[in-house]
Amino acid sequence: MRNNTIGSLIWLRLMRFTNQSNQMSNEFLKRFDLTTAQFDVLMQIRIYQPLTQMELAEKVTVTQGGISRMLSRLEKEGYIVRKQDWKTKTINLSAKTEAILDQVMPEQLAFQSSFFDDVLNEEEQQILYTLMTRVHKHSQKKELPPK
Amino acid sequence: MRNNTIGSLIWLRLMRFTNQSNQMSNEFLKRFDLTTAQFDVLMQIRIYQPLTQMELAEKVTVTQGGISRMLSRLEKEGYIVRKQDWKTKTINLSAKTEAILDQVMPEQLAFQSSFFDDVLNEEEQQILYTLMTRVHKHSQKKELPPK
DNA sequence: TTTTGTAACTTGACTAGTCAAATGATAATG
DNA sequence: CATTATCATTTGACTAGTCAAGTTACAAAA
Repeated sequence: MRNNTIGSLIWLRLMRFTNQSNQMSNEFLKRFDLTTAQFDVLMQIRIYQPLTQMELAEKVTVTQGGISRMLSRLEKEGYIVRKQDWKTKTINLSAKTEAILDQVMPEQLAFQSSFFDDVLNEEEQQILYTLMTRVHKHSQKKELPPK
Repeated sequence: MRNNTIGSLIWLRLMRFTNQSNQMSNEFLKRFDLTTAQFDVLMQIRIYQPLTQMELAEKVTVTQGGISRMLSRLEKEGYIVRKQDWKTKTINLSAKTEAILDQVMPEQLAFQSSFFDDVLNEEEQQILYTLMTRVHKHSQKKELPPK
């Protein structure tokens, strides 16, 4: 009954870990009045602005609908500015958000890193990164099995 | 501006990968009329039944409120049975669900494994599992930094 | 036996997301 | 110029989750 493959064990570990660390990250970011999801999209906008909703959706792997809802929350709170530009909407950070991110980013990156720094040395982190990169890249070109 | 640590790069990879593979898993499970989240809790119930809602919440790392909502959906669909038993509610799978899981489980485990089998050999998977186990276990006893 | 506690579960208001149908903005054609 | 097409975004109905306040089920003390 317990015919778990090594792959399925890895899968479960990854799911539980990301779930858990996501919750902890939310708690950490509470002091800046941000959620992990919001921080994620704000960072992507900062790096790639100006960009369209489609491009952004792609970067954070959510659907069109998902990004639309997220952005209207962020706009309502004044974090971002959207303007109709030809058929598409162009997204930019508001000035206040640039300032907020300058402060939050180093803290959040340090927080994320601490999950690994505390238990893995430099070399082990490099190995983990390499393995996960291969797995992730492969998953992106994976096809659903038929039937 | 791109002062990404190796840890923050790993973090992002893990988030994107789990997010993506979760979506693919949802699509895969559609043929059985299940979601990934539902499959996860049904599997935990199968392994540990009978159990209480608190115990289950702990196993799948969601809150009391979250498990309550999930279970009432599952109960409405006839996948599980809850009965009041002293102060707590005891959860069991319905007979039909045991049968469904017998069929779904091997397929889903194979699907999960395929993410890793396709690109990592046995030894690499073992390494990945070991590293992630250390990272995960550590995160469970981690404290939020003060301030 | 009414009051008082307490542990387990539920619920209201919310974020975050999905899918698929509807709407908006612009272009191209009859 | 009105009609049709096309692509981007929005929206309705839903799953899945959070937090914190509210119930429920039982126990023990007054």
